Amino acid sequence: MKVLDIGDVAALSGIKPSALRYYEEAGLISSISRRGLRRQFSDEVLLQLKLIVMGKSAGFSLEEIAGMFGRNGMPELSRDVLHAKADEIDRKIRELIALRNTIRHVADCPAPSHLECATFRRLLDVAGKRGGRRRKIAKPKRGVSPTR
Amino acid sequence: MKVLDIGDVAALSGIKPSALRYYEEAGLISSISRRGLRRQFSDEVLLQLKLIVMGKSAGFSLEEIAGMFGRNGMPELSRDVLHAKADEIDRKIRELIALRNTIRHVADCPAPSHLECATFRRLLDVAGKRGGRRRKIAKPKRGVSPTR
DNA sequence: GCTTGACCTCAAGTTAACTTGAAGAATTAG
DNA sequence: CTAATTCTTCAAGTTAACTTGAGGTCAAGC
Repeated sequence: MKVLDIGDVAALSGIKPSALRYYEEAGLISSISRRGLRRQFSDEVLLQLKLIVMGKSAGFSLEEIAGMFGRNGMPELSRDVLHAKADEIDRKIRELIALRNTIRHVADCPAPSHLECATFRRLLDVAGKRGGRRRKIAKPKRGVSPTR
Repeated sequence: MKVLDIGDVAALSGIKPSALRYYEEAGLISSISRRGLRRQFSDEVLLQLKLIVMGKSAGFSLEEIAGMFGRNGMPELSRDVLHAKADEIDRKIRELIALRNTIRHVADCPAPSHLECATFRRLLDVAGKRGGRRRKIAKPKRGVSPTR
């Protein structure tokens, strides 16, 4: 378990020191100690940062990300909450797939007005199951109804 | 092709009038005309808004979204650019899958420190193909050598 | 021992994406 | 016709996620 200065972490992760301090302040990562004033990070932080970067790119806020993985690496959250988060990500994945399909369709379909193209509309509908109706008797997810 | 007041669009899309005006200002949507001062929207805008919402939830900025679909519905972009966008989304999907798998793993793995768990590390590596490099013989080029 | 450079804190500035509020215009309801 | 709604513009405010800058600390190299 190597010990890293903030500059090392920045170099290895591609994230600026100012952002790293901000993440620490926000409770997403933590330095293991100080040498003088300087934060000392464990190299484990690099894995955590990878997760953070992924989450951000996926459109999650820092607060949401902090909710998935606690400050010290992994969560104090219950199995249920984590699986709910995973379900939320699954929903996002389905949306992204629809978006990608739509874009590919638009790229290749020669029709003049896509908004009237049947294929196009169907593509959009795929992701349109926002209301939670899952057209199967899904396992009754009790309790946590995340996001709104 | 129905004509809608901004309030109707807001009610049907769940997006506030202020945000709709902002989107118009940003070139993401456009009203078809005015009646007096009031914007008149075609109901096609609802489809466009669906795409916008999807894109946002996927972590794209309004500018990026505007780059995918032009103001009037669909793009003035070339096939190539659109497929490049689709590829970008594919990358995001792969990241999200890795993130979801990681979270599910964390939820179920009883190990004390996930950061040292082999399964965990492997999960993270799956999404590690950032550079657009297509899985050739991984040359150990300088730069971000993740995990140590 | 002194300077250098990487770090520190704290306050203020920045950008995106909106929202809110004031003040006014036009449509609709009675 | 009057009043109430629903819209309009424009300016300013808000939040998240950082960055920047000023002024200070501290261990290391010369």
